[in-house]
Amino acid sequence: MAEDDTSVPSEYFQGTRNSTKRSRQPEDKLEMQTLKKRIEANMPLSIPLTEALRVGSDFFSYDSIELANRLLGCYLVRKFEDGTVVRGMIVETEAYPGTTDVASHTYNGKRTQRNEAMYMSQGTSYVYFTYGMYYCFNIVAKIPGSAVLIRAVHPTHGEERMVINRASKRKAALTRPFKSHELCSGPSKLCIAFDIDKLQFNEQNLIGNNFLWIEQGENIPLDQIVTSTRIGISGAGRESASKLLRFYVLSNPSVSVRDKAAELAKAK
DNA sequence: CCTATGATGTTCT
DNA sequence: GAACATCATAGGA
Repeated sequence: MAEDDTSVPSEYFQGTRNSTKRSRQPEDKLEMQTLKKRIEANMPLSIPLTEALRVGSDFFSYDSIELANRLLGCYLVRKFEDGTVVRGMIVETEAYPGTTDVASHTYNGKRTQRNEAMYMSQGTSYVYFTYGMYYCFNIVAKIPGSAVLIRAVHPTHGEERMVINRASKRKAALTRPFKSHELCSGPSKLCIAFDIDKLQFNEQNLIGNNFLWIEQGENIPLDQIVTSTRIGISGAGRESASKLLRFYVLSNPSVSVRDKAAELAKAK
């Protein structure tokens, strides 16, 4: 076992984002940099280290809006059956507060076979099928019926595998190869790259999951988070569509849809 | 970079 | 039968 591994207490990173403030302590940051280097250097992460980085149940114990913000900068990690690991930083999310929101699948407390996951415990994965061929991946928040849609991830590890997964569904992949920022720049694109589907992951809790989980990540400063309207919900009506419930990391190339006006207003 | 259009089939009413 | 928390492609700037 490497010396680094034993020097990192497994509980050290648990709940660092769960304090009332978003900012980390300086010594916390230092350890994170060490871990980040290991990840970037493509070094195999030992099991204890991976466990140390994983978020626990408390991480998801917030309403969908706060959770959507807190997830930015965190890592989505997927381990395949063959042991390959892919990892990416979450850079775009949407909040679906639930029963009071027309755009939410649980509006008015609606309960169907499809949306059952949204009433399960915080940290549960809600994967649904849409437009005849795509999946969307959500994480259930604290309040029953609320969830966060993961809209974009920026690849940091295992890009080769992501390309293979994405190419299986794109005919022109050979003539027009993927750029890094095209691999996971949309809710269904990331599901294809990470091989997240309903059969494997709907209603599965991400806490303690061996194949899909969230790890602590970068602390995104508030002035780097753009707040905008959600995508693809015009059918829900103006009132719901105008709500500012989409959040993304300013200037990240993997963001699916940029809101120039919101970015300009923020720059002032 | 941008906009327009067709694909596709589960899920719900 | 209608709706759909989308994407790949073609073509223009």
